[in-house]
Amino acid sequence: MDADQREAYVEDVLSLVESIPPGRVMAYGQIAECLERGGPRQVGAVMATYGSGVPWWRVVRADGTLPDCHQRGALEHYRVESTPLRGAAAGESGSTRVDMARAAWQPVTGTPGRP
DNA sequence: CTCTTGACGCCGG
DNA sequence: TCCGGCGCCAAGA
Repeated sequence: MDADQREAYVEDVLSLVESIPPGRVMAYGQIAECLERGGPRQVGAVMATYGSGVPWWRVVRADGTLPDCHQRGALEHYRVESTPLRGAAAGESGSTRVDMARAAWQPVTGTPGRP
């Protein structure tokens, strides 16, 4: 990958992350799939480097679990944005995680699941 | 040019 | 439901 391509990829990733509305989240693999470029790890690498300027807490793992580094700050944002949670934070049993079934967001498609 | 590493994902126990 | 291992893609040393 040339520097220009990486830069473009980074721009696309950041743009997509910023397009995620409050209360919704997107998985790394989903972002990669939507961009049809690289893979989950590449998205993670981009976020680790340039994620400081975007709502990084709206980006979670496919399972809805939060990356080890983000659990602290993300929870605060989720509480403010009313993001659907599962686990201790939601009064359920288990570790705190995002309810992907309800919080998953897809651009264009809109909101697939969400009664 | 090769080896290691990483904000990941999926399958099996 | 929780834990561990293997696979993927690309960048950095």
